[in-house]
Amino acid sequence: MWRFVDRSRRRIPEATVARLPVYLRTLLEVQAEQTSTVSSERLAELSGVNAAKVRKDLSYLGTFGTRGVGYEVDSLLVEVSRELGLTRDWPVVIVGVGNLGSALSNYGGFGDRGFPVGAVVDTDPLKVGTRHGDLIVRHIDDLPEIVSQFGIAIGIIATPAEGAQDVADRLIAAGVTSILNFAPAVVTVPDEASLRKVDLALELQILSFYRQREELGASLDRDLVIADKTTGLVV
Amino acid sequence: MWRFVDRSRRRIPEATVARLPVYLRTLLEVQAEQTSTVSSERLAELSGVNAAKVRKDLSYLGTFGTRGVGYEVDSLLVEVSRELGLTRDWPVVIVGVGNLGSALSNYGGFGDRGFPVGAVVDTDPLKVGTRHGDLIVRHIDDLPEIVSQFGIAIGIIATPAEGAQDVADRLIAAGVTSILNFAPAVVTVPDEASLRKVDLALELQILSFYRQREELGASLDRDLVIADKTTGLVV
DNA sequence: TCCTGTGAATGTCTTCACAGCC
DNA sequence: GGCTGTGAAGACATTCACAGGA
Repeated sequence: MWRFVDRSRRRIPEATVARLPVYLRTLLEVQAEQTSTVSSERLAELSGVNAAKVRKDLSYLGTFGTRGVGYEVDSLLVEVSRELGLTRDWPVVIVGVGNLGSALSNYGGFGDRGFPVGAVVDTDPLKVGTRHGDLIVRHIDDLPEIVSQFGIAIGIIATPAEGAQDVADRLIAAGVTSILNFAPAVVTVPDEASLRKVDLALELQILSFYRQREELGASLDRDLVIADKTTGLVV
Repeated sequence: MWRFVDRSRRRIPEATVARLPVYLRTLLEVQAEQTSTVSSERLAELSGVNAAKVRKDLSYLGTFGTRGVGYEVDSLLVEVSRELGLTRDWPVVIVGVGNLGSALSNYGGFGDRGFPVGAVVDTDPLKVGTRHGDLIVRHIDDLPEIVSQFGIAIGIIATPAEGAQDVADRLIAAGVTSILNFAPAVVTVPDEASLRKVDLALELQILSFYRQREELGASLDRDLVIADKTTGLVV
């Protein structure tokens, strides 16, 4: 008999969860090289993080390493996959067949990774009924029935900003509790649901910020100055 | 005469920088409603964050609000835009004309927001020379000349994972110090450069993690258990 | 000797709570 | 009275540094 913490239910920090998929990818690469064991150091290097972080992250999942040796690649892969819930498929529905929606539905990378595109929907009557890869575009009003028919677990919003919140509400109403939002709009969901966002323009704007700083760098190399109170001009 | 901190050079937390584009979008919406002044409370609500955070974030940029009143929409917009470096255009080059690269180059949302697509490049000789919207696909070897010709400031990597690091190296070599990486691969750049990544499968995997937790919730509702030492089975 | 697992220290971000100004 | 700006407290995340098992 023994008293221990059930690791499978330990709270895992968000930051750690966000890195698990990276470790997973790295482990697959390492596995492809026929390496049977891997150190936190190497895992870290290939994942672009530092070794202490890798060890701490993995320790949240359980105790899988061997001191003096490292981690057994195959079994760590299984553990990380299980923790991420990747032992089964999670069908997705793509909402919005515009430029981005089309690209996503044709992308193919989703199905391979356990996220088959179960359905594609839109509001536009002209688009409904058209073929899209293997799928026929269906009307968004059919969501509830589509969700149960295909076991949809995740909804991807690829509509213009205006429709995004409405789409999210419909997804939630249809029982979809995980949403990935590509629309450049703030979308809110109930606490029980999960929402992640990908905003392309936002990423570019962040880059723009740092890019501009570079240019400013040379000209404004001071933090503290003596300046006129009202004009702000340097004396 | 007066001693003061030059706000324009203050270090702004990364987390704050990442929210500025959201505030910017919100401010544009508020402006469209002809509202001339806005409180941190309202700005927060529309941006999906809390009011204290908005105030602290904005305070890093300077002192723009009026106590008892709020922020003047127009002038705050100018300040945020300026801070983000959006007072000028930043031409981008898209590398890789696959599914995603095509979608991005046709997207149009970039140009509107100050990130015109200056060029599209690929390695595939079959793609080079083909028309893509307004642009002719060029060979990646021409990057240095394309960069100076179009004043490219940002490179977007939309290639398969294998080529990503090489593309990043070529971008850096051509003088592009800001990179947005869509390839599902770890890419490293020199310290002076900025790199951001968007990984679609990764986002889905994170959602999968939380989704799975939902299902586990009911069955494993305990944190501490008495269990057999070796098997881990509950006694 | 090597490399994991983890407390403790440090650093960063968020939130609170209220003084200060309109 | 209302709302900003900001120290201080608290929560969270990263990194250090080393004990301890292989």
